Amino acid sequence: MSLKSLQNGDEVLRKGPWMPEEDEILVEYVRQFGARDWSSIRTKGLLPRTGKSCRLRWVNKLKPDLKRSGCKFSPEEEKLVVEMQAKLGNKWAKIASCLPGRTDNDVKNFWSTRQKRILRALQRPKMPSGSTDASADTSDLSKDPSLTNFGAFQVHNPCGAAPLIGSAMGPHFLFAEDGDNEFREAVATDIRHCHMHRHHVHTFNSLEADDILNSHKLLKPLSIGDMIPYTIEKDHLLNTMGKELVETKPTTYLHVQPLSVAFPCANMASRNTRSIKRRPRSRRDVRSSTILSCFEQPVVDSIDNCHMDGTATLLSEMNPNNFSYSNRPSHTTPIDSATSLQQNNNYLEFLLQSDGSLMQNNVQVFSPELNPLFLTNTHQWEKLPVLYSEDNSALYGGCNIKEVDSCSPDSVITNFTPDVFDSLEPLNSTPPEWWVVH
DNA sequence: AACATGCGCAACCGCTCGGAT
DNA sequence: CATCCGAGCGGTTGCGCATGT
Repeated sequence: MSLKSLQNGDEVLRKGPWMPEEDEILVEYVRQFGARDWSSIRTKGLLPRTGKSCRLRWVNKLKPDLKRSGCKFSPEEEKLVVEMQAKLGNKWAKIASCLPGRTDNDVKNFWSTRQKRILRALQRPKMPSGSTDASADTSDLSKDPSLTNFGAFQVHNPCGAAPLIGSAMGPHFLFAEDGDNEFREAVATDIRHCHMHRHHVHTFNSLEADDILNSHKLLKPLSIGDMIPYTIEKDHLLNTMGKELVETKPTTYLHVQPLSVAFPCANMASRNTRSIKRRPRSRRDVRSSTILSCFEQPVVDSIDNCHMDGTATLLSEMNPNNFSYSNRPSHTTPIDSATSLQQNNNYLEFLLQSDGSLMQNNVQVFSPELNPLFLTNTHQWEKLPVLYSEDNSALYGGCNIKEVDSCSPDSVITNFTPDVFDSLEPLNSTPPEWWVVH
């Protein structure tokens, strides 16, 4: 056992791993004097350790009721950590206070390990089978217990390690299934970094999603295309998002969209990309999802002026006569599909021009249907084909709704872990082109 | 079997905060 | 009010074990 020590005047302070005898002395000290005045342990000559070291040893290892070392975090604990981290940030002590038997160090180490595991999975990509590289490697993610709940995805990058989207600036997504409008999942990141005034497109983490959905369910089920007056959720948001954040954007609408994905994409013409794909787990997985975005009133107005954003393209193809706007502001009207391309462009421009913050953060939030290029019906987990052919036209218009549903664009992120974007490194200054494939 | 690499965890370090003086 | 000092927090490091080659 390595044991460091340092000379401090006449006394030698021990560092490094604790020996059982030291633990016994420390436990006896706490029994007699309580868990305080740690420095006096050294001044009394009981242990040649700093008070700081003694306190740490007690808090992290010797305190009663701690879960034994090596005791894995349960799925419930993991879920709680993920949710609280999304809300509080790295307030490990605060988070640990909600997890009996866990210390801040436990939570911190758990989170760090988890982040590294996800990052490794993203940065150690292999080419899909059917291409020139090996088959997809899901080992890292498949080890993640949370993925039994949330599924898996992977990023492929023929060019090597893949810088992805910004870490703390990652988007929040809300998803609702078409049928029951039940939110299934969120890609949760730190709400503090998703300030609407900067981003215009606002998304929410899973806890907030629940609140919003629960609130809205009181009125009616959600449908794609709904615009939910923000005031409906204001009280709920007040509770979940903090007073300051809510009060700075009083005239916001929640906009229910098909699932959007976030990706920097400077050059859509390039075919040399990485892609995100996921492993379908069941038929249920490939059902469409929806995403809630939140727009400030001016943004809503701009959308209204073009009557609809890019969402309309796909939706109007799906069922142009059955497009629900029931919760949109009364002055808005549905669009016809003939104008959808222009509206796509409007929406794209809106995204690109929304003060540039989206691109600043190397995160672009697109609806997949903004550009049919992103839609393909051929991508299966088991036999990933060439993601894009050299022939754009083969992909353009190559999907109808049925085909999309077989592996819908929505499904890409449906199974992301709640915090997956947290772990990703920001793009460097000259990112290679990449985008998300469904 | 030997070596390399990956991984998790315990402990340390530097900093901030707040109470005492 | 300023300073000191202990306690606590979050980030980082390094060790030892596990796994892969």
